[in-house]
Amino acid sequence: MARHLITSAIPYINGIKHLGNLVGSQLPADLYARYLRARGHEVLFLCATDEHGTPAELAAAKAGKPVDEYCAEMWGVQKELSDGFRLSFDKFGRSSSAQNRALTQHFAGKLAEAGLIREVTEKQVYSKADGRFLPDRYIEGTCPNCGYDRARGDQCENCTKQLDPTDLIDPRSAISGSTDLEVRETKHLYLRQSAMRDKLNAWIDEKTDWPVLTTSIARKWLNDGDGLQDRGITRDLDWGVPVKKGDEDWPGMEGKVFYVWFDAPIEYIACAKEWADEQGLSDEAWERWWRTDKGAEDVRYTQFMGKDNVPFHTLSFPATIMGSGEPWKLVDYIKSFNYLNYDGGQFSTSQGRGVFMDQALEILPADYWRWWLLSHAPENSDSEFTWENFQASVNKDLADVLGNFASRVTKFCRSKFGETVPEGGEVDAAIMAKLQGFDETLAAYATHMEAMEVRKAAAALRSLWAMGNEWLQDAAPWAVFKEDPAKAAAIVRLALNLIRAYGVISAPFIPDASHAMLSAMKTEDASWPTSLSEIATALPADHDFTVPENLFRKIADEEREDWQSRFAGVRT
RNA sequence: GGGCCUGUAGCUCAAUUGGUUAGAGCAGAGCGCUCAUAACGCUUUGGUUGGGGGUUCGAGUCCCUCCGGGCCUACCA
Repeated sequence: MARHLITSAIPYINGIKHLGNLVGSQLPADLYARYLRARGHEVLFLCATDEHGTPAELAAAKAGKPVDEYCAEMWGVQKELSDGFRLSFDKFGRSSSAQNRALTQHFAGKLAEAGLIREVTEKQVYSKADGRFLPDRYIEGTCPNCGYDRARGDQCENCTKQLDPTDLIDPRSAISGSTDLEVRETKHLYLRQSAMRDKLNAWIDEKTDWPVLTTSIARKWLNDGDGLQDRGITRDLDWGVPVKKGDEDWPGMEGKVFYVWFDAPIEYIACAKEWADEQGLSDEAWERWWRTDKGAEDVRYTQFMGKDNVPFHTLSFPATIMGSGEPWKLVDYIKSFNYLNYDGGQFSTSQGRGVFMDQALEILPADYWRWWLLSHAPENSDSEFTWENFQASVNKDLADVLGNFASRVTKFCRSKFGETVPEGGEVDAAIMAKLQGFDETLAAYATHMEAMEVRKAAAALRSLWAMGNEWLQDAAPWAVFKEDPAKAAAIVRLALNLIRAYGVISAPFIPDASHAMLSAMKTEDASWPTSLSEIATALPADHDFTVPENLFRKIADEEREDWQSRFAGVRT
């Protein structure tokens, strides 16, 4: 029994996430959370929407809604979809919550007290027509280097030259197209990350067991060029956490908000408070997860995220926590993922390319997607979704191997013994031969799950399912029955117990089908098995069961072709 | 430009960190079974590990080089 705090990178509010986003953070985090709970650990699994920033404002404007209203609606949509995918968050919060506002301001105050905030007056491009300062990316113009006429203020996409917005020829607002731009002075707060470079470096050096992807990105930022740079943590926007020093006003920073990347990770903490508040619990309830002086010393904290999020989680957020001088829990392990590509290109939210969470659930239930995505998680390199591969994996693994096992066993039993676990006989060593490696694979499965080796865990689980078929084929109760019904009964008894065991161990991957298996076996016993001998006796003779509906249906070629063409273009 | 990752069977991926004959699943071929969702099982074909060079008793693994793919490069989040 241990205590595990798990967070998934928080999805941005401006639209529905695609399957690449899902498999890069929320889904593997859910897999891990479900597994640890099933093994009896105490788990707090948190996620939220990341709501602040320019893109949210623009998306709201496009939808013709006030930004707070837009975010509230989109939170509802994302919450519904995460429920649809069976993501088992203990709390799905919002970075715009009152809790996060207070905590973000608190951290800023502490950092200021520690001398880790400096004020910088800088020049930024202001668009009079848009009535806002424009982030570099939202300024377009002609590249001075190559002449490309849609270069952005941070970089020319055509010749990849890094630019300053003032380098652009004929600059215009990418939002409105207005050329009525001017450079204005504005004051911002910078987090002095450079002052914490040594501390962060030493901390990263300790993390020898982290994925290479995680540490190499962190090291790159720490050591590249002049080393870790200070980062601006405020913006000239309306939508965000107002800049304050704790409870107090921050002279000179009126009307400004914190940068999303400052308040978003703090939401991991605030979300725990949202969780406690919602249930009427005291602060102690969430502080025991987050404050090492209040019980979080023995918590193991694991974060899940796509590789694009790594710098903020390995450097900026730890800098915030360390710099506060307060005993907040630092992350113990960061599991990062590469990208999932879609049929030869990238999934893209902005371009509407690929399959999005809502569309996926319209087509097929969550388990189908969960199984494919997790068993193909982009752990070592980018991986690719194709409809053919999806169809083949789902049909073979879920319908043929697992679903059909449950079907053939329960239906055979019903026809020969009725819908009751049959009694009599004994399964001898010869009959057990085909289950030789079962315990070993079961242990390997657990080891992979604990190590968050997602694809290896999926392969081990599939292998356990396959062993059921191999064994059953060898034991052949349909043949044995003719000569020795008692022996056939014993075989079927073990087979039915295997279904229950599959229901338990498969639950982190395919929770709905697992639930269906357990309820068909009419058992509440979800205790995690560690050996075949435990499995064999869970359901005793005379225990009733029902033949379940087919656990999975197969994807027909015509359907696949239909989806293939339907999702070939971009989402409108 | 710089940095990091990556290239293994038709496809998706392994390979105990330098150790025997590079392994699985899918797809393909053959056989078997008839409980089951035309499902299951057994056997089997298939690789100059992107190309070239080097180190080593030994290289998929380390070094160099070339070719291809991807990501990051700090104001998208």
